[in-house]
Amino acid sequence: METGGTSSSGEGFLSRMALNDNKAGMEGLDRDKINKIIMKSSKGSRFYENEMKKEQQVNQRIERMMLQKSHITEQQLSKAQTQVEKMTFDLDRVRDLSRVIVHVDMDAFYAAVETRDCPDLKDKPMAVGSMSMLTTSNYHARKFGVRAAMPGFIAKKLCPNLVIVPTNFDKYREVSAEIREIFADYDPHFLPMSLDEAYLDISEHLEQRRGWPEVLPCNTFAMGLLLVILLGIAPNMMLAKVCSDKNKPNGQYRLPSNRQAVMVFIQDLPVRKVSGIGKVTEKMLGALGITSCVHLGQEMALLALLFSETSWHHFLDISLGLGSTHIERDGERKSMSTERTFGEMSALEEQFSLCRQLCQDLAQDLQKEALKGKTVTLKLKNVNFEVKTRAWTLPCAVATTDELFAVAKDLLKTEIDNVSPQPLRLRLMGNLNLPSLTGLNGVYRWKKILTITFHICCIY
DNA sequence: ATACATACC
DNA sequence: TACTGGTATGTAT
Repeated sequence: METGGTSSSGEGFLSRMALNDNKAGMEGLDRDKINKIIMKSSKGSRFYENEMKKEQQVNQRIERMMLQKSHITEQQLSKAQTQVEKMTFDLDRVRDLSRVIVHVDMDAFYAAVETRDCPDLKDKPMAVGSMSMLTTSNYHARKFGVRAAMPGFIAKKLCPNLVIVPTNFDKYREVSAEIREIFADYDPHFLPMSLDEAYLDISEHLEQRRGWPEVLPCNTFAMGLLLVILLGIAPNMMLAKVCSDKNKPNGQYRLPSNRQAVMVFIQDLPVRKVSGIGKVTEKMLGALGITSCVHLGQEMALLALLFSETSWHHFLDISLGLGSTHIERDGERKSMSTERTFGEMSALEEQFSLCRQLCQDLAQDLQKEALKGKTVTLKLKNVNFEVKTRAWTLPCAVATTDELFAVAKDLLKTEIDNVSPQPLRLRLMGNLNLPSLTGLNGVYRWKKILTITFHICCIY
């Protein structure tokens, strides 16, 4: 069932372009056939060329790492080993198995909501998004290799009958608010990660019902049409997240709160399944022969010598099945940004006017939360998909359109001057402001629109 | 602090 | 024809 990612061997195509079948609903697909279509649609494009460049950079990074590895002595390794063992011992000693953390994930959320509103879609391959980009796909579509973060025009080649529905964020927000009310019944301090995902700590909830059969929201929420909720239940957030993905497309999975069960669960878990390990880290670890979490534990001394402290500590936690045991809503936000993609833009007036518009949009967003920021970052992406960021930090925090534009236009001007007399051939501009100062969290107030009923069932 | 990369949804 | 947008954080300088 596991592929451990997309780079099973040295095929002649880019691992970063190939189908990412890491997510559920993509098992047993004809990956070769799908990848051929993806490659055919992409090859030669500017996007593809840029991806190729990025992949070369990753390869170089791996080469540097392997060179570094070749210089490691037995002595260094055994010293690191001692350090790792001590740390492992300490971590294990304070392991907290007392909490019951739930990761909730609404399966193919946007697609499910759209299907509720248009039941005809139920039996058709469909995706939400546009010809440029898809955000979700239903299970029929996944069978063709169609998935989130894939451009619609490629998805159409994989599945000519694919129905693409435009996104309706307001609608998803409404449904999300409904679901969140239920989450709050189980944990008033639940942590929303996005419209369709959240972490809950149900330890208290269970404690209050001691002696009762253990109950949790089951996987089926009836809302005009079925909305499937996936639950992962485990002693910490990292494991809960992995668990919620375990029984897709319909189910819940509970990992018991004992060390033995956790360690068995971790053994064969591909590193890519862990949140925070993406395709680059997967590839780097793969170069060291590490594909599953056991390997991670076995090679920890080596990892301690090759990676930064934060990285290998993270790896160590993963290899021991450790994760955060108390969920906390994020404090104040750390940044706010806005960016836009468009057809090639080379005219100066247009570029400056867009820059001003972005500053205005950002100023508006900042105002909504009564925030100001000190660092203004200009982000540019040219028609070859190359990204540049240029930042300037001010002595005082700013928030208005004019204040932002005063900085952003200089940053933009500098970049234009740098390439002149050639024009900047842009496809994206963005404007990022890193706030400090005043933070006010908005209060959610949503009307109840749907009736939600849900099953109660035992989780054992 | 700045630039760029990675990751998540 | 067509490959997102918002936020956080890691890596490197």
